[in-house]
Amino acid sequence: MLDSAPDSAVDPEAPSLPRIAGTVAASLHGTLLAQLRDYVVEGNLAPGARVPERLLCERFGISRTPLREALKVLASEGLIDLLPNRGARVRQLGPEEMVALFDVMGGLEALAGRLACEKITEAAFSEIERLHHAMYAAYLRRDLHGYFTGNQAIHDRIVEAADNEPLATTYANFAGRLRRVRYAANLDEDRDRWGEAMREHEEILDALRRRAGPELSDILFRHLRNKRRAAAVRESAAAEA
Amino acid sequence: MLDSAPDSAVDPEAPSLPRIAGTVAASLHGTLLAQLRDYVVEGNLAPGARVPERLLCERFGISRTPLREALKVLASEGLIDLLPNRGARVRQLGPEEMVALFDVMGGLEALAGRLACEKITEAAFSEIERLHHAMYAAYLRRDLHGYFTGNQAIHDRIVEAADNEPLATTYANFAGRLRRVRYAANLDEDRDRWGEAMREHEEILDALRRRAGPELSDILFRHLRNKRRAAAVRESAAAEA
DNA sequence: GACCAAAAATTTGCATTCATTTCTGCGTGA
DNA sequence: TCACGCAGAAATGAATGCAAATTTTTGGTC
Repeated sequence: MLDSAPDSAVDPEAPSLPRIAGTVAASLHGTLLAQLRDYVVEGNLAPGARVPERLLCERFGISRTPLREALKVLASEGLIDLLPNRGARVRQLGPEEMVALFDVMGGLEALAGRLACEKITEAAFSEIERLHHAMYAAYLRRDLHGYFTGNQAIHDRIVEAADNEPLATTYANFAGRLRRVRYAANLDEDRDRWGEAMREHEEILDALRRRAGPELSDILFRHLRNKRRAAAVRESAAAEA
Repeated sequence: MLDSAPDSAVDPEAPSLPRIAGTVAASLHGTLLAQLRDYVVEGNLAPGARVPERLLCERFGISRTPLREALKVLASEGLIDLLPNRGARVRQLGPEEMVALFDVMGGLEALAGRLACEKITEAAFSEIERLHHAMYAAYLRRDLHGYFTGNQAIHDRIVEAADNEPLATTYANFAGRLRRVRYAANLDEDRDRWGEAMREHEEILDALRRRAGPELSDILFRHLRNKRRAAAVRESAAAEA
């Protein structure tokens, strides 16, 4: 092990820093990281494919050093795998991994719902209520895109209302990992699930209105579980095709 | 934005890889990362202090390139802050950040409890039961260290029983961030809290025995909330000292 | 024609080097 | 005495160079 003596060589000053937002302040490196992350999340690279350093360097107009730094971060975020001496590969989600990630998403949403009940303002609730009604209207007219957009917005607002920065960051991370599996499509072919989801959203709004944290927490987790079930069905169906 | 055409230049092969464990396979870089993380988590650097690249390079016997890569990852994990052109600093937790992190820990434990109820084996439950009784014995004899060790072990076993890799990783991450604040001491000066915590653990074991997922989930979240309250009291008391 | 071995070419990992920015120390002037 | 400003020094951010490993290509054999 390393010697465990505290490093008194470093200055123990800096009592209160400017507290730059987030983990990495708005910098050049941060920009590249965001770009590369989007590049991967948006599916520009095939799952399981090699991530070619040289090509990406040319594409982003930088040298290998900052790119490799960004790759290490993306690996720690779970977006890519790093194989020793064999480069990076886009992480491929097997069924088990997808199930696990969905469950974590459910847990995070459950937490967000509970915290939101404690902290949400009346104005923020009204906004969610408005989104809910708009989503319901989309549901009635079988407007899948409108429904999905509203659904996404509602969940995001709940996380936002939780007012917890680490939670929001972690939530975004897992959402990004699952972005690649388009789990929100084909509801129009699954009327039962769509109606069920809509009913669950009624419960969500109701619990949020009553600021019933634990209850909302439970509803949200089950909501994600059901969403996962629907996605899993589609997934296996797609695999057979 | 970048051109959005999928990169068909990369090979779309690699249907199923050997699935190296975790985000980063056991490599030299992974080793350094773990070492550096421990170095920070164990408090060898004062909170808010600069992280001196040069010194750490000498200490670990490497050049700046791999060290800087590791620093970027640590920043993404929330252990340090990266200030553009001004180096890395050990992240300092203010009261609000600590509260936020505790809540996320609570949410993760709540999730772990729920999943554990679904998946735990009888053997794993028996082990937790054993740990619980050992912890209770420690409580009776006012053995703080024994109590704390057992407590930690129980929570870890629950996360383990949840059998969810991303959850375990995220849990470890947040636990590491909070490691620096020693929130588990001084229970002997707070008999009420200690007894309360012990009662909560009785509930936890009971719910787990009945495989009552949602119930256990709720108990665990409240358990963490109460732990946070106790820690917060100590924190402010220490701040006044 | 398929299979295997060896060498060339590419790629990765890390060290080193260079440009730019920030920090430090000291002097000047109000 | 204090504020301001200006070199010099140190540190950061990024590019390049080099050794080791891997992948691909080539040549040979069965």
